[in-house]
Amino acid sequence: MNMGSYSCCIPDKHEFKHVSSLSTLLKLVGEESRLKILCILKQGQHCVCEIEEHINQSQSLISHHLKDLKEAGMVLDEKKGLYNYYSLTKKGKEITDLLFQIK
Amino acid sequence: MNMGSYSCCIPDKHEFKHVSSLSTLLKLVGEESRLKILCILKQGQHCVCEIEEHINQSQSLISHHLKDLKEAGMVLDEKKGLYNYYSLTKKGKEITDLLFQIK
DNA sequence: CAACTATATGAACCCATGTTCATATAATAC
DNA sequence: GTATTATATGAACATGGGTTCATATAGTTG
Repeated sequence: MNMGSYSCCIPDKHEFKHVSSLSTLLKLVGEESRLKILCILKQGQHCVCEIEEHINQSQSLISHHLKDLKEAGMVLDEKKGLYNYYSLTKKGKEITDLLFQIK
Repeated sequence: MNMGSYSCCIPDKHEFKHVSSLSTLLKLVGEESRLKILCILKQGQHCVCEIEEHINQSQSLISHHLKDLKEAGMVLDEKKGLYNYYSLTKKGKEITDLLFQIK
């Protein structure tokens, strides 16, 4: 196929780098269990067992997901005695605010 | 564990229904090949072989992804002779505009 | 100290889905 | 008609990652 130049209006390869990291982020937040966790943390700080009750899934699973979200800089934790309280970071808030605008 | 009522500030189960459909959408657009396609279509209408050249993947794969995006109402197609031109729908534009705000 | 609770984590399992392959369809050119 | 090009699609494959299981760690209570 040869229909002349249109590369002027198509992203260059280097712009796809942003696409790659955006894809990584969207895969993280797109998973349903993690999205539910974000939805809960949007309401404020909560410990693991509170989240566990409300999305009705195992403690282990939630800990795994929280770890992933933490490593991505979306949430942070604060240990108080036995409990570990998680909340959204600034980045986490910005992104979830954007996502939940989608209708 | 019993630390009293906090359900007032946690989403009810029915609110997770939105989470479910949002998750479906984010999984769709979060996949890197599809995200690249959306990135290209943001620039305007393009046929399959144009997209194929620019993201350097097989025709078959791109057709599959375009079908998925079409079924989700993100893109529409217009056949002209041999070529099939795809573009973003209104919904597709709104969503990609939001997504590419994420930094 | 032992018993219990909350949380973390590595390994294994299993399934969804992205990708490839082969082929079909449809439009064009000759 | 045949040949070629652009696109679509079903089936098979293969890999990633969500989930579970078992266990470890750490704090609390008595």
